[in-house]
Amino acid sequence: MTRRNKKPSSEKNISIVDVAKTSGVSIATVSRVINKIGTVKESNRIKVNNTIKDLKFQPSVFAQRLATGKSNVVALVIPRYEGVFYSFYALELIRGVGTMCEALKLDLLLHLTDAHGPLSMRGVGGIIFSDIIGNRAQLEESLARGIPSVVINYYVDDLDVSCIAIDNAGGAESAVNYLIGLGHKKIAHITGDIMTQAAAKRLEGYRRALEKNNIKLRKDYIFETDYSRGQARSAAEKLIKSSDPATAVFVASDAMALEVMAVARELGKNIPDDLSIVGFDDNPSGLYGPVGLTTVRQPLIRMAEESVKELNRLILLKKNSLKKILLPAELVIRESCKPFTGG
Amino acid sequence: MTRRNKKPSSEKNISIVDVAKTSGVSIATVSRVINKIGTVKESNRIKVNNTIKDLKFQPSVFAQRLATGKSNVVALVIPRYEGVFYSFYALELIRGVGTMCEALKLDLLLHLTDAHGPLSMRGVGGIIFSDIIGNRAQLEESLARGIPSVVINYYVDDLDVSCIAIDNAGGAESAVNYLIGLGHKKIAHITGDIMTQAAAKRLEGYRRALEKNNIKLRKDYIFETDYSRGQARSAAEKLIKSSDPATAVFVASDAMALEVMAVARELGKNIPDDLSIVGFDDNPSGLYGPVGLTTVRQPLIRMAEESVKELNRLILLKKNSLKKILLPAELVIRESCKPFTGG
DNA sequence: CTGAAAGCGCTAACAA
DNA sequence: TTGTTAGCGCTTTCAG
Repeated sequence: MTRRNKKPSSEKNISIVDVAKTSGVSIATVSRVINKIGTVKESNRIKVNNTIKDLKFQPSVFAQRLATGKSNVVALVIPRYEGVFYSFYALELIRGVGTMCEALKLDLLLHLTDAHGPLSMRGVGGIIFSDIIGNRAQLEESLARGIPSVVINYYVDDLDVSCIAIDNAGGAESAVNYLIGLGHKKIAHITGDIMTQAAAKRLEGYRRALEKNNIKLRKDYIFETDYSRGQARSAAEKLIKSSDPATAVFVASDAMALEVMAVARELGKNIPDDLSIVGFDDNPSGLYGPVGLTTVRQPLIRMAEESVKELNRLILLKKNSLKKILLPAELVIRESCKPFTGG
Repeated sequence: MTRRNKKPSSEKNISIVDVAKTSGVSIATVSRVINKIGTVKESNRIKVNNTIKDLKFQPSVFAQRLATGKSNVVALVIPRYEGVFYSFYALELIRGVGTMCEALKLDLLLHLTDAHGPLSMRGVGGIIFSDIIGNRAQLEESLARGIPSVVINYYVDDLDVSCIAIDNAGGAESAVNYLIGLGHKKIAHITGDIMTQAAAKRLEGYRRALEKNNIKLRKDYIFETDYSRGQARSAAEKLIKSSDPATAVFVASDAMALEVMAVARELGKNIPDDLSIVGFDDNPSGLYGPVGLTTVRQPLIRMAEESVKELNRLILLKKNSLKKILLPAELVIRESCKPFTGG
């Protein structure tokens, strides 16, 4: 029955009680002021706000969350895979999500996962999954637990979950169509990591464009990579040194496309005269260099921001208003392609 | 005096009480099991662990933190400035910190800040500040609040705070010394964003090396940039087109160094015959391309990981054992430099 | 080795 | 408008 020893008052953290006492009101009133609940007399509000400032009081988030049962922590789950993580895409994503979280006063928890083991989602108000690679189980668990979740950059057909992705297939198709419109028939494709939906869909779009235009798909024109510059380089070398080289190539990322350009130049080829190149991303890097890179622009930042907004909505509304959004990707024409004039 | 309505038991969250009941022990015992406190009878431990699994019980972090007063949340503060954020460095940092946090079971809170307004540090157990640019006030506040903090990539002389940084000046100096050793006298420097300590120190190292070797500093050989490829490009153009061009250049980042290489090639120059180049970072991108980039390797991942460990130590020990660490940066010689043989 | 119970700091009924 | 008070779910004495 004995009381726990009270801490020496010297290092006691100031709590709502202290604020209440020195303001001469009840803790309830202080709480109301903190939560900006209107029903507080002006004079009291001011008084409380002042002592809050004086005492440098900051309410304990943990107590708040315990009491309300609400958490405003948003987790962002990103696969740790090198090819995926070290990309323009990942940075844009982090930046977009991070910025929107700051704006909405949400705390951003970052989870770099290798998809092994269950994700710790204790105390998390909502989760943004980016790029479901092998961690579908984690997604399903989060759903089963009833944690508001949204998937980004991966269109989920078969699960009741909000997702927001880019129309990768459509973007790829328009890129290849553009090349075809320019008269190219020998069009190669350097893919990204086919484990990612984005890369798979871009390949699909490439295929579709060829098919619709009755151009036969050539297996030797498709080069699979993991999005890395190294693999882009070897693909480019094969492509260019081929005995029957393609006259145009659609590359699954700008970073790789730039590498292809570099290789071409090293091998004495001229861009776009000898080889037309289209990338994907609209990475600002593509603007530099002597030849602006024609590419497919994907609204990454917008996607990231929308995902936070959507998640926030899910958290607040607590209802099952799932949305599946596909954002369009748009061809940006610069100087890296030329009409095919050859025989 | 009336009781608050209890939630309908249907959607009640399982708590430690439920586990205690179905296990037939007290909540104290359950708590002991959760916290791996040895004094629990084996049979009870097993029983509890089983019901935890059965019920899929996960203790509420908020309740835990409220009760213990401890938080295992670590915040990483990164400036939102474009040049800094979109860099090899930032990604490595996030990855290193993120990985170590996962390993130490710390929650990583990401703060992308523009240094305006006070940082929300409510409920945070410790803070890692990366690159103090304009947000010194935030650092000082965190220190004043007694929140364990460590600064990364910025050596703080004048504050009682742990920091861990790279010996940028030393790295730069050895890079330039190498160039001098190769016989170069006309050595240019393309700086990074001089607002960052790293860039300033690299410039300092460049200066020091020249001085020590009695080479006069030429202002027209120093090109200031914001780390962007765009500015690297224009610097490179000026550099190469100069009427009295340098024969070697030390560039403050690999990304920019690669851009310089590209420009040189476009302008018909040969690397390393016409221009020797040293970068900084040891960015894997430097390995591709026909000429491997000689560069200064900085142990970014290690720095990031160490910072988390140090912070964790500060949090646990709660004592003022601050450390200031300067990690060495090491020259990595590849093919982008050549002895100067000219007149 | 175990259980009872006092907090941790806050929110939200409810009563006034 | 305001104050009182019962929890939120857990940790941690203290007394068995």
